[in-house]
Amino acid sequence: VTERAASDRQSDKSEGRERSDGLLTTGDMARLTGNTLRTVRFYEEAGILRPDRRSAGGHRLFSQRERERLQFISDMRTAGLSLDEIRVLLDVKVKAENGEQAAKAALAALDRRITDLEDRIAALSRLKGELCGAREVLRDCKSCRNEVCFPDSCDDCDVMLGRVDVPQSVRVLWAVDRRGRSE
Amino acid sequence: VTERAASDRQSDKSEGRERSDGLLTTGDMARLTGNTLRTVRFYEEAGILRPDRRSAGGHRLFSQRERERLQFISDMRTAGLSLDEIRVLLDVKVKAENGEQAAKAALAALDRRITDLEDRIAALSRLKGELCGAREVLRDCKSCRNEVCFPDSCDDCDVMLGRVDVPQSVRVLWAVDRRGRSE
DNA sequence: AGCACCATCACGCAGCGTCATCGTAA
DNA sequence: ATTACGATGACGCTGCGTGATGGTGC
Repeated sequence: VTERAASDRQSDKSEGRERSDGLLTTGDMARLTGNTLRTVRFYEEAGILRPDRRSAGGHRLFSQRERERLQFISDMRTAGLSLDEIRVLLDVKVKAENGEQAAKAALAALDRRITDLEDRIAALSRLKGELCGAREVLRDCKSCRNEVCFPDSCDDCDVMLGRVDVPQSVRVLWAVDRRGRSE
Repeated sequence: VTERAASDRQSDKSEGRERSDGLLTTGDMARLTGNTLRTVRFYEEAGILRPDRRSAGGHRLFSQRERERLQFISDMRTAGLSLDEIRVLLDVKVKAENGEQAAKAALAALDRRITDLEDRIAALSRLKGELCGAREVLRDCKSCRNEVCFPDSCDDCDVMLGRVDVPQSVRVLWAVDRRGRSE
């Protein structure tokens, strides 16, 4: 009976011995790229990863090249691409007739991804700004001594009223709670 | 019979007339925050949004405050938070005993979110760097005239060999395709 | 009475997480 | 023979998309 079932998680527990033939097991792939076994297998099923061969007992064996491919996939995932979009990128060279075509297509795809990234970075930066603003305001709240008015009268507190620009996030976080009645 | 079923998408088609009582319909909420009807309803079902009341016919009616709340939720979603994490943020003030506690808890939560955002921004920036590097290399490939060696010998091309640091992404995108044999 | 709007099921999908059970590797 | 590791289902989850069908608002 399996008591606690290992849970497939792959932490970076230093160096496990290397194979003589230079091939990588599913676990190696997972560890080296920060994924789980499940993810590696899922990517194979999805058709964007493929083991070089299988061992006699059916264990997957990957080439180093496939490891780089997995790393690329992971990077693109964290960049927010779907597996479909990644597939397109990976197929650019295969589907192109000649070198110029391939390079053109790849450049176009890359450009789209880059401006896309820029947009997302900008969005996140704006958000960070908002949250930092919120932090500023709440710092003053921490030293607020008007204990009497706490939950319900914060809106009328001098800490808020003194501000010219109370960020939306503070307005929401610090809103008076009129919910939960009438139930 | 419904021919093309409107598909729930809510585009910003300028100003729809405002209600006399200042309340907002589900559609208003969606339009004003860039979400879909489905999303608004889903958020209510998830318990993080709540209509002020319902109309006689069962239509949801939201307050302006609830609109700000939805905006906050959307922002946090684009920041990458799960609905659960957002719920925690929104409950900080409600669950706190007094003002100092609430402010402390909110500040801690905000700090976590901010460093989190910084990490993600950094990760995306690194990725952008990689992709820009890849673009550089492929720009040279576009003007490569060694048509003869195209798909299989790019690795040995002078464009690649001349580089000191070929980005990983290029290595992957431009890898020779040894897959698709032996099937 | 008409037309845009809204509500409520209900099913589907990506991208995995999470057991459970059993076979392999060395 | 032990111990860690891998394979293969199968079901679950989040955060919605996408109809279908029928009621509402004005």
